[in-house]
Amino acid sequence: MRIGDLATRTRVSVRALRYYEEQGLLASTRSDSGQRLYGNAAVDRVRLIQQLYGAGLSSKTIAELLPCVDAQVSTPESRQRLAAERDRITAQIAELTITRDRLDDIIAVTSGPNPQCDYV
Amino acid sequence: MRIGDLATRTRVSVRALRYYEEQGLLASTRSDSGQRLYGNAAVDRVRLIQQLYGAGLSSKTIAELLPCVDAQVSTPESRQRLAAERDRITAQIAELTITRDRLDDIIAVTSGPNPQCDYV
DNA sequence: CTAGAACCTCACGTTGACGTCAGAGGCAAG
DNA sequence: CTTGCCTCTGACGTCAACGTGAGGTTCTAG
Repeated sequence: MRIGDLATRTRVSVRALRYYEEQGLLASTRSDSGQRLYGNAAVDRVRLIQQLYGAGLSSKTIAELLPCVDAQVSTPESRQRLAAERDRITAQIAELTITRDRLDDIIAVTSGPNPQCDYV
Repeated sequence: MRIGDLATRTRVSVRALRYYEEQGLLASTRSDSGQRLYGNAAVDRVRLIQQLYGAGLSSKTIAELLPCVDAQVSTPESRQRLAAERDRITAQIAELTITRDRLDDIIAVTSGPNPQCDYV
């Protein structure tokens, strides 16, 4: 498929896809005229990339980790990187949970003691 | 206390504190010579700001929500905003959990089938 | 009283993940 | 064969949350 199709399927902009290639995250073959061509696997690949971006990883970090996924092998270093990122995400989840609870508190407090609830 | 003290206590840079003031997130009184002065409450305030930044809120959003915290009151609109942000954070936690699990899978797969575990 | 830290206000620089525009070529339909 | 959409490669623009430096004032320790 061509880049526009991949963009549609993944809901990621054409520009972003070219950017991913530029960063070494997403490979493509080229047609005779130079247009990018992708296989079906590219859809999942893009989704994985998006997911990792969403978790706060940088292009550089993702570029370092994707080869492990492709080769299904990790060196001790990359395994450590992977584990470090996982731990970072775990910590991030914990922080977010605290923040959400605090937001809940704020909502509760600012909603004021509701008279309809004070029926004692 | 002065801005340097607040920076030390919160581990936030002096520049960032001035930026928060610029964005209307953090108030200060001024000494005769124009230096910023803060009360002890500023420490918690800065921590709350940091926490909200960490959860992905923008200065603008935080600026809209902090008055609710101060006044302990929320309008229907701001209550909706607060709830929307909370839900966004909840969704973010869910996404991060998925990503972390996926990372765990990757770690497991790339670590290869460990012979010591295949003792059946 | 003086050195040196801490503070002030501009105001430009940085970084990442793209957006956007320009100018030019490619491809399917009628 | 031309109309119109898709794609290409640069290359500059954007936005947020600060970093950083200039040039000048203020506070504090000795």
